[in-house]
Amino acid sequence: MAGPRRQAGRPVRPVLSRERIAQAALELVTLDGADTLTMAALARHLGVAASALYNHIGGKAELTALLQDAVMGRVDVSSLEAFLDGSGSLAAALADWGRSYREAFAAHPTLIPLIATLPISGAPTTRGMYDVVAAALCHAGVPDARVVPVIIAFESFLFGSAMDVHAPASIFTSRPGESDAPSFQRTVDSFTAALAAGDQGAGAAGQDTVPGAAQRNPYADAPFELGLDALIHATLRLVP
Amino acid sequence: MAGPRRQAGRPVRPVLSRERIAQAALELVTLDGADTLTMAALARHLGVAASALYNHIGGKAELTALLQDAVMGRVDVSSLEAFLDGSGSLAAALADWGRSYREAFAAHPTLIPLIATLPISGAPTTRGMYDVVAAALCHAGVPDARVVPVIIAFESFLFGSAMDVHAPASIFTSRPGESDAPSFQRTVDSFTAALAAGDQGAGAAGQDTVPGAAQRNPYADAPFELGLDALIHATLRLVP
DNA sequence: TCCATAAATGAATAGCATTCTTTTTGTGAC
DNA sequence: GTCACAAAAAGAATGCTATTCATTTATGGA
Repeated sequence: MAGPRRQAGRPVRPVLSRERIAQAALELVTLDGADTLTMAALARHLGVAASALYNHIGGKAELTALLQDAVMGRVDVSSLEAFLDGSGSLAAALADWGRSYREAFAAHPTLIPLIATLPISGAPTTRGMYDVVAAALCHAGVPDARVVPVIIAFESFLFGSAMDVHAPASIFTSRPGESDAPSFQRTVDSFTAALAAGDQGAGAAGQDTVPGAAQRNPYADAPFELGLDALIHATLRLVP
Repeated sequence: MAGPRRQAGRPVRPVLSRERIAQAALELVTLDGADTLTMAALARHLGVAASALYNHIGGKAELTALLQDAVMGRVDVSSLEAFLDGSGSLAAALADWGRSYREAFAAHPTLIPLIATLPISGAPTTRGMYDVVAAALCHAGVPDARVVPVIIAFESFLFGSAMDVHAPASIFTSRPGESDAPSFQRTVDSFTAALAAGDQGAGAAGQDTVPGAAQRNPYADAPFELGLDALIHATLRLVP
């Protein structure tokens, strides 16, 4: 991607922009994982000096906010908007939103640890999404002071479920030496085996695949639906 | 805390140990937050050179594993163990465990971002806790392959709920300039106001108020109970 | 045309985890 | 008892990180 060198000074045609930076960062994260997302690596991937990035973004916090917005922008809130316009139920709208939310983050699993504990500030698309959810909950009659806790509970469950879509073995890795926790290890193995049996084509002798190419876990869907349904019912019970 | 200087060489009485390091790290995190937990700061707090820490722990990953274990060790699993021995119901045991889990992490809110996405490997107490949960779920009849997803779903919700106990304003901080997302901002304000109004009466300082920790949020309890109940019911529905 | 400004480079800085070397001390074998 | 070795500290050094600064070049408006 990088031309061999560029001389100092403003180029004829701008090389960078916030959009190009966000896109390159998303590519880098999808390929190599979130821990290799460094300013130097990002600049290298863009064929640019690291200091040039600071002409467009304030720092790494703003970069992660860009990523947050890029992923959140793919969350579908149309059902919630439709509910605000008077058609459909809150339960169905929340279900659609939750599934879309999970899918958006399941597409970038390595990004979840980066985003899961991020503040909302400075991410306009994210704020917009939360605004729709908050408006829908208010419109349904959830008391104002309970709206934020409901959103946090949903978000926590959705993040966890998105992580569950890929690579459970990498979360519960155990070195062969430590063979305490037999029940837990057995269920992890059973879960992993079911996962391996589920996807026929890719034999995958390697235990853990690359983050970007991680296979999807079919056994994660049913528990997700149950948990989502459970949270929706709990939300409906908050309406006086 | 630090003596002025110490000469090089093995001291007469050992200064460090894994326990002392873990305790000092927990203190540091409780006082100043998790982002200031650096090897240099920890060594300074212990009155020691940073390199001396590496005689006892392998690195920072092992340090966070120590913290993880220290917090997880305060989670009460006695109800789950009782259920394994034949007394009590799974629902009640899960409820007790969930409340204890939330309380343990609510006591160290800044630790949640550090631990929430940590692998289990190398944290024996944590593995032990998960083993009890897994055994209880198996004993209740949850299919093996579903046990890990259930645990992840619970854990996600519990982490989110623990964060909800403290400082909602810090998560949803908005600078005065950005006044989009009116509904969301209104509910955040309402939530914050309810929180502020709620703890007027509780003048009992010194009970469990940690110096650096924010005040407890009374409005977080009811939504937590609802979500916990919802997940428990969803788990019970997994039993064939 | 001229000038402030935008947009790049490259060098420099400070903080971070980590490793290596050195110094001192305790301990177990003979 | 003493002698070799391990344990536990300091301190210097390394490489990576984000970030800043000075410099250079080009653009676009007055």
